[in-house]
Amino acid sequence: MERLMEHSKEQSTELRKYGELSLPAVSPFNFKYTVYKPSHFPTRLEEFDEASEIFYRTYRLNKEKLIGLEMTDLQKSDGKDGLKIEIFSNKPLTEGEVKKIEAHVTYSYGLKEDINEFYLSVASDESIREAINNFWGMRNSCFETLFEILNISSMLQNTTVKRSEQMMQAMLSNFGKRVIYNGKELFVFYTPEDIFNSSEERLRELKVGYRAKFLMEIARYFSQNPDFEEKLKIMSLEDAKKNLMEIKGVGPYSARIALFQYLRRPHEINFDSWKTKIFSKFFFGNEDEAAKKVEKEAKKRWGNYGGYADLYVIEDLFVKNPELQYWRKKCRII
DNA sequence: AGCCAGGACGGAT
DNA sequence: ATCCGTCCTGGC
Repeated sequence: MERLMEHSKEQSTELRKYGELSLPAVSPFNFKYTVYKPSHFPTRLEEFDEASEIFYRTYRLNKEKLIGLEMTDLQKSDGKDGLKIEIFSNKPLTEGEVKKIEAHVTYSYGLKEDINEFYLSVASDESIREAINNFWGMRNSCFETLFEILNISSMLQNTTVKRSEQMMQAMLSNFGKRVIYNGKELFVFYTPEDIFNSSEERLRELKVGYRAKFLMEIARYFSQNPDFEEKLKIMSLEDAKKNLMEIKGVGPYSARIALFQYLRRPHEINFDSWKTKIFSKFFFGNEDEAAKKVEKEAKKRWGNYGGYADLYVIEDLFVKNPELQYWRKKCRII
């Protein structure tokens, strides 16, 4: 406990502005709901300011360089679909590093993806027409790296969202880097080495439970296979899933989060316990249908775009029913 | 106080 | 292929 307090008082690193980017997106593009997902549990990695519609997000460029981004809608400044980005950093950036940030943002937010393919493929389904209208142009988004999203999935396993939030906060304040830019104080994600050079016992002190072992395994794996991320991106779906599940602590649930969120495979639906309830109600009018039946219905309706349909329905529900956030905090799993 | 839910694993079937 | 006990924590 004392150690935890000690760390929380560690000084923030101040980031300074080192550049700007204007990144166009394929139309239609919804800035707000691409960068900000109402259904995601909040972390100190990012912050969306509703009033100004400014999105703040940190990024771990490498072991030394800590990045803070400030994103706004390119429509506001240039009248075009896309993102305007101000880049803050703790150290000067090379041209190549700026390119790397650009590539990361472009990939993470699917700026070059054509969302119309999804709209066309589910055009005959009335049940999600309204969600599509409300979130017109929204992309799937995963700003996390593969290592980071597998850490988050591990913390979502076998517990309530409230506990996942606590675990994430404990991990970030102990292993992450605290930064401040434009008056925003956020954390930058820890690296595999930060965890690998620590110990399972130390992780257990942070109340991540039996996951301590898995988090160590994941950190070890990424520390020893730094090119895993790039290799995975070019694999077939089956190979990617198989390779992901070879990491101890990564099972079908975490693998599917990685496949849909990180690898952006649009058909990968991912129903955990609370989503199964929601979609049971959505399809059949009651919460209690069997998980297999619910998943089968989703596949039948949405085929290759199950993951995207899931995303639109869920975000629409969370905006219409903010109390869902509270219900889910009590409910088991994400 | 004791039991239960929630993924993943490993071993048994 | 499917089933079961175990891991850990907080909520009931």
